[in-house]
Amino acid sequence: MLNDKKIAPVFALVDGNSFYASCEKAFRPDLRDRAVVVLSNNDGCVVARSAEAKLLGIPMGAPLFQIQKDIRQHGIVVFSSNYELYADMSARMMAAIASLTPRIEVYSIDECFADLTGMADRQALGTLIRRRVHQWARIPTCVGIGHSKVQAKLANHIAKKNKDWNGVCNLVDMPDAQRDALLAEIPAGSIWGIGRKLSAHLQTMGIRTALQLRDADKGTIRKRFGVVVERICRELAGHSCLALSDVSEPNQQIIRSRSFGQLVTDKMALQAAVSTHVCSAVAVLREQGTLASVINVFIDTNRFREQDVQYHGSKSAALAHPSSDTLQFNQLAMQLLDDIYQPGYLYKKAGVMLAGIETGTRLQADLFAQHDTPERDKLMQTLDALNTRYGRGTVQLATAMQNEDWRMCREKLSPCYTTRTEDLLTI
DNA sequence: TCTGGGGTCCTAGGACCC
DNA sequence: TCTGGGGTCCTAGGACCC
Repeated sequence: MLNDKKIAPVFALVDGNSFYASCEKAFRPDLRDRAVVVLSNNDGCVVARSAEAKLLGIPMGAPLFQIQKDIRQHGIVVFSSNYELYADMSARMMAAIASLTPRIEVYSIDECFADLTGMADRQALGTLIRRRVHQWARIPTCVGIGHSKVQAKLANHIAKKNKDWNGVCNLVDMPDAQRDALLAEIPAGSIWGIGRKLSAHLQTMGIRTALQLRDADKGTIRKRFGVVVERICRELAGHSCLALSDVSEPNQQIIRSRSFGQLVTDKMALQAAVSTHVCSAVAVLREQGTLASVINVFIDTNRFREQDVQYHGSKSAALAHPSSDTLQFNQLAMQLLDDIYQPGYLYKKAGVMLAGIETGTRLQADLFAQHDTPERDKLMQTLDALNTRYGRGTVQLATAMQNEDWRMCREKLSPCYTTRTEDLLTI
């Protein structure tokens, strides 16, 4: 039953503009008006572009080698991705937003939903959030405000597209006619949750804009697209279906994988890569207080090299008992790698996936669990403590260190200004 | 020469159970 | 000849997100 007394929920979506590029600019005032791009791991593709770089027409996802000419011609400044820096900047940004709102849900590294339900003067609050994030983290943001998450996302999109909004678009305190006019301008494919496939499908039904989707017949939408799209329709109309969740649930799967800096044939290099990924994935298990029972190991050739014979090896196995012990998982992973490794291929990527994840820090007492002894637990705790205190990778497995051929190349890496004393900015 | 990484949710279909 | 009706769990695959 709809309760008239109940206050309608209000969400804000705060999103960092060109987040990675803005993080790089934050410590380089000399780059303020320069075009900056940030590359994916291995300096492969463009994953972030400053406003200036967007204006130059650098597309998202472009491989570096395809835009070398533009880089030289326009003097675009290029950075390798520095996730250590971005993660820390993200934490600062979220802290600033949390200091002004009762509850936030961190949705990704560069955006969060905030609960504005019942708060007065939302427009001014949006402006205040932008100002504080800039003050604390030097990150420019846009704020979208709506009665649902989808509306807040959409408002954010509008604020980003048009400077006239001064970074804050508030769909809640706005005349219906104005809101409808805005929705009529937005292509359905720009709505959160409507991707390429769905937007093509919607188009065949004559639904091209956010307004048309909002007003589409719910029954028809439900029948043809399922509950997901029906929910988006309702959210567009301002009926909140997706709640704010400010407690983070543990992951259901943990994946660690990397492309190699060069092609690899040597099994030792694959072992080193897989071992490194096992360490990092299992450390996440312990960090979030969970155990896993299943591990998958996979290795891939380079699918872009059509002249090479392609191979994808993948195999899973389960431990007898759920665990968060690095050594156990590593042993099993090495066996799986033995099974899938085929000599003669040119490998480009390796990874591991943990699944069957459940809550519980310590194992239940089990007569047959030989490995998860209190001593082994202590060892893992010590490992985590050392790596936290002295930096990731301070203590590694020997299998992870036997070969370096697979390491990423990150030629344009910036300093970790905020997390390493040796990288502190000097003026 | 050179092309990222890590997630979530939903659905359909099969196995199995009572 | 005639052969129910639910339910759960698991998995693979699709679609989407940043």
